[in-house]
Amino acid sequence: MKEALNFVSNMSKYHFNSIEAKWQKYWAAHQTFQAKNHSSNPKYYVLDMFPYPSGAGLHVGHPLGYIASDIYARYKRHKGFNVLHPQGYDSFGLPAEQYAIQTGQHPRKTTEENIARYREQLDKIGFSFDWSREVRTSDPAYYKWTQWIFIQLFESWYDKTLDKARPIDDLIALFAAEGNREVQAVCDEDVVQFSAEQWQSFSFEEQQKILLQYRLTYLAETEVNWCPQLGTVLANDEIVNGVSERGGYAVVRKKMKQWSMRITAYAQRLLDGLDTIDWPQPLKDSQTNWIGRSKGATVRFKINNFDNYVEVFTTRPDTIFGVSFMTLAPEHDFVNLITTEAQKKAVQSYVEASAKRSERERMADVKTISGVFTGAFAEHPFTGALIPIWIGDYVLAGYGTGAVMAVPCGDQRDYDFAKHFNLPIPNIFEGIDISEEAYADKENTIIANSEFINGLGYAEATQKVIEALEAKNQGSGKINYRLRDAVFSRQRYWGEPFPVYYKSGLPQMIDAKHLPLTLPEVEKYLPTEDGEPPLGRADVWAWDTNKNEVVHNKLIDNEIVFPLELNTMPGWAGSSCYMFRYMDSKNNTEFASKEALQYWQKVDLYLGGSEHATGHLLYSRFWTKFMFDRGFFSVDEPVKKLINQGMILGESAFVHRIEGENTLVSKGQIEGRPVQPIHADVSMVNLQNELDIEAFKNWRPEFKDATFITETDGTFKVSREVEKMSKSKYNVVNPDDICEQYGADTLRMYEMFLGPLEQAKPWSTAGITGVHNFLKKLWKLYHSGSEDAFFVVEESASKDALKTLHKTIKKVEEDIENFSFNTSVSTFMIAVNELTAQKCNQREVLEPLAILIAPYAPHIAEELWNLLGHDTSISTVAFPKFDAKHLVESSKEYPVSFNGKMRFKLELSLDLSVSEIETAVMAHEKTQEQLQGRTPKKVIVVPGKIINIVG
RNA sequence: GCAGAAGUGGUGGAAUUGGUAGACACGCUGGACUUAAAAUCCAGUGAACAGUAAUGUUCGUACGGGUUCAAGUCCCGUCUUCUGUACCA
Repeated sequence: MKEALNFVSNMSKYHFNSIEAKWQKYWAAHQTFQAKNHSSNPKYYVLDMFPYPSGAGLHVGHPLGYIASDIYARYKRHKGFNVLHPQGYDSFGLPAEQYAIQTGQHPRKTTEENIARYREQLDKIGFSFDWSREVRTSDPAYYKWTQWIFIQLFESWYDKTLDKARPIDDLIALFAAEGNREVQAVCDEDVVQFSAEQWQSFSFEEQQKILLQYRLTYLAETEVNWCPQLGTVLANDEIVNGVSERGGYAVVRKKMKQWSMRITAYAQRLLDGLDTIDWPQPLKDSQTNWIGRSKGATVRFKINNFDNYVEVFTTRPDTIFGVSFMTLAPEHDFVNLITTEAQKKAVQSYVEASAKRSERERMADVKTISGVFTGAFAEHPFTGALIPIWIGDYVLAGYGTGAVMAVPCGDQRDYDFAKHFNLPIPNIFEGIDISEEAYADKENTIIANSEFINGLGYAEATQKVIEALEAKNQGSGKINYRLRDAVFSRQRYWGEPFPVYYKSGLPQMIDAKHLPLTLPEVEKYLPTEDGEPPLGRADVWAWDTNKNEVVHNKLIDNEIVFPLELNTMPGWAGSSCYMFRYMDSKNNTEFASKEALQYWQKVDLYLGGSEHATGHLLYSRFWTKFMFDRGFFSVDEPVKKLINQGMILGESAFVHRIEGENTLVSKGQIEGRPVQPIHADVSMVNLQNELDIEAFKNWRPEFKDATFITETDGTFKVSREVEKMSKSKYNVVNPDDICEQYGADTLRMYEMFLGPLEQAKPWSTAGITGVHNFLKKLWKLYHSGSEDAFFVVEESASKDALKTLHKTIKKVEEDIENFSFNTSVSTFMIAVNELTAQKCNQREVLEPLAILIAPYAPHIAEELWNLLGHDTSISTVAFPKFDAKHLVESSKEYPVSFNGKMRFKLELSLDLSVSEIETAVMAHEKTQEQLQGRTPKKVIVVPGKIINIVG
């Protein structure tokens, strides 16, 4: 009998599980969130950085950004926008390949399984994604277009005069008409000059070789970051602290023939574009630093007794008379040439020693000063003085020219080097003491002991020196960038194949109409025995130019069959333009239709982590600018506004083991014993930090027979520490479990409630009941307490209820527009508490309230909307309109503080103009007293707070 | 070293553009309901002092100064933490 009663009373309880399943099914069946490429409504494009589907599945940290963007997308729909909110998968990548190497399973299979799992988890959270536009970078129908973009880059060059990329045919026409002397293009540094006649006389192969030096993607022998453990090269942004970002393996420098992207052509535009986009300042700063623009000059120093010149880059041409020696990087081309017989031995051993040092050692040890004199001298361009040429590993081969003119009085590194080797430190600064350290401030300097620039400041001196150098043909003003061309080849299997075959060793593009060039099947995913990439294992991997298809390797003797490229593209290839592909993702004849690109323009709001600052987000801007130049896109930036959501961290739990014993001791009983902390799975620890000992014993067999020293009350306490959420730290919390226990709406609101979106914060379930209780209270508000049934009446609402509603509308709208989702959760809580206290049950208030809450807690909102008698989704209903009159009508006394401690109350209504309020304030007896006859300059009225007097 | 962000109760965090600091939530304390527990509901909760009480007074936003009728908020200096970056000539 009792059970039956419970069942009845449960009927109207907030049954989140069935409600959520019901509406998720409804949205999928009705394709509620499918975006149309045509609409009379304004468009809005909200995008999340698409995930890499890892085998570990989603943890509660992943959805944070998705929830925020989903709230915004849903809000924008309520506001009448045609919203594009797609999702997809960045499904090429190293983990799937490494798993394949270990298990022999095809990466496609594991990737598909992982995607299925991700999808299942994402669906449970109730996102309003338009899945009809889903993309997967590893899908041939998608990477066909990644290959297509590659071909476009190959078929383009960068015209410095027009400052844009142009078709390579234009360049060929220019060469045929006038040779390359007048052509202003971004190209390799070692291009040879030729006339139109010479161009015509070159063989096809010679012409192709030259063109390769101009193409925006090109094949070159480059010094790359080779990671032997991973068997592949890495881009600069994939290396962290001298080791690989993934795995933390050593990285060495190695020369290899590699595809590169001429991103340096876009360095200046990538900098300038930052001013036009609404991105977080720290992110812009890191792109600015990464591009590393510095203004200065190149100076050519003649080498004494040689016909060669050493070229250096300096940001301080004004200090040229302070040069007392030069330093070359140990890898510099001239080292062997200029070293004298007497110094040969010392130089050779130094070069060898520094080549052996890994990048990491070199970085770890910045303090030690080392170097060797080459025995050679350079001539000062103005004084003709002989300057000793040294080599030293503080000079980097990869930056500038790999050589510096050392000015010890003006640069601390040069200063330290000079001190260490007892080299002269001439002072060229008026009235500056350089006996202790170099003087690097260029703003407040007057140059001395410097012939024709004596008495000048930095700017003038620099200009004069550059002019003088140009007159002597020994230098010129130059802007140098730290940004390097991006290496685009990876020796991996699980990536996009290049649409490239080789004819006489020269790369040829496969005609775009024959794409995609799909990945071949291989037996193993490791590099071949003779060091070729995994694709070298494929039997069927050559291109037949007659049949235009992939054929068997053995046919290669035939002159119409050519070997295909064995490298694959890096991870960022597929993610650089994916945001544009969503606009028309099923299009099989073009990347996306002109109409779709024109309609959606660019991403209005992009959410993702800040770790992509110098990778994905930079490459994406680069490719977008390129596509814009070539007329494929109508915008030259991919993303208007970007928000970096903070990471959700895990609260790891540690049990303590007494060193050398299989004894585990509770936190409070350690008492100075030597202990070792061991990660325990957080699922075995409760909110009081008490460990479930039995579960722990079963979890780790080695602790099955361990001794447990508990607290005096018999509990076993663990210690907690905040760390990144990761499987290996056993601190992962699965969103499925939260959905199961509290519901997706609770998860969504709680993740927002945790704190500001951009901030990193530890996950803790401690406060989740507060949010869950709120949803229960919300549910109750629409149900009568006594009969436990849906209960909303048509009578008009009280003034107080309307005031609560409109206060809430205003606040929530402001919060969403400012991305302060955490505070609007509080706003809802206040509203529901107030309406409950007011016993509000009128449709006039409860219907708009459901709409307000729908972006945050869509499932319960849909259910309430349905109970209110509507048979369509709440998702497109107009957002309630704020009406100030409801606040005005119930205006009361508001406190005013003035003149220190004095406080009094003043009755005001909101629709008064500033001057009316001024009058009211002046008329108020006490105010006049306090103002002492002065007129207030400004009286500010803000809803809720009301008054602000500036006297 | 450089650049950026931030320091507010026991905890997460509010505080609009300088105007009642600590919203909201967790936790805690007490109470109601219950045989009991859970759930739910109600009340209290920055600190100190005074008062039977309502209440009042003082202090209080990392630290030290400053501007202002008024400072968590603005300015100067110090300390701490976090994030990024690092021999970039």
